[in-house]
Amino acid sequence: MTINAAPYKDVTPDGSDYDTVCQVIELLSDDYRAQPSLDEIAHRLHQSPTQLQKTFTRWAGLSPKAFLQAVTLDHAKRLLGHEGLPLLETALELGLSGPGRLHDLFVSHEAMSPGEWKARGAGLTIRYGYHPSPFGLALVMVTERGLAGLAFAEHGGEEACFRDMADRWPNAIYVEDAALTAPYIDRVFDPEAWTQGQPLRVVLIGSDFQVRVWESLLKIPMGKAVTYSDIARDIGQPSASRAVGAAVGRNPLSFVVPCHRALGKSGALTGYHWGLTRKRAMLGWEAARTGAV
DNA sequence: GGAATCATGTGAT
DNA sequence: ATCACATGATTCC
Repeated sequence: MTINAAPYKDVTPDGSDYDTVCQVIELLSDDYRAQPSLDEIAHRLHQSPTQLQKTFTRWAGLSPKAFLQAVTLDHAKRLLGHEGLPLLETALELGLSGPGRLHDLFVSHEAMSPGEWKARGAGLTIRYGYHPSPFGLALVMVTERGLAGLAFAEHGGEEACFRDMADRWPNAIYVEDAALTAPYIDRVFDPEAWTQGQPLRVVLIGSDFQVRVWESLLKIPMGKAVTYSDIARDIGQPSASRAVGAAVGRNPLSFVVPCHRALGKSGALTGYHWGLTRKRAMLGWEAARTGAV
């Protein structure tokens, strides 16, 4: 299990920027009532305020103050908007198996057939690799039909992360191939590359219901968010918001399928498979890139 | 404003 | 069958 440390824009080679961001978010969430000042946070992380300032600008593209603002409940509520759900109304342009302008990242997606889903990955070869990303070490999984999995590992948690993913398709054959997966990471986390050239090929491996939920998520634009019940309505099962939550939680393509843009009706970030801190970080990162701060 | 409680669909065991 | 959920609405304090 090797770790490919390919350099990446906005990320220090060892990913330490995200570590800092992570700790700040956690400090803030712990005692959000206390609203610790920037100086205080810097002190508690044994850094100088200027150092912290620098890290944020490099990682998020915005000042600590703006970043902290982007991570509050208030901001999350604003993302939801009050305009009903024109966000999700736009039908998929081409349905399954075709390219379409979904998400701000230009992706084309197809889904596994029900038979393939029941086979739990049998006959499938999945190549994988670990790469640094703006949200910590990422595990990338690729099949012949396209990108199939994107997950995040804690420090030293590569094995657990791999198990989490591999258990979803236990009958597949897994081959490590970081050279193959590296270009995917660059493409996915570089907004400059999103709309250029060929769409990113993605394959959704899940039950029919799960795939419908994930397709719905793909329609949420950058810098916006919807509630679990919005999604339920969108897929034609308005009373299934809880089932939607479960399906969102099983999304194998973190970030690409923007499950971090699903919030509770109150605007609360109800949960995230890879940790609530990461969900906050993603929303903050996106806020910086849409000017929605 | 909480805390408790209920209806609810899906997927795993 | 039964159970655990990344929900949401209602009903009590």
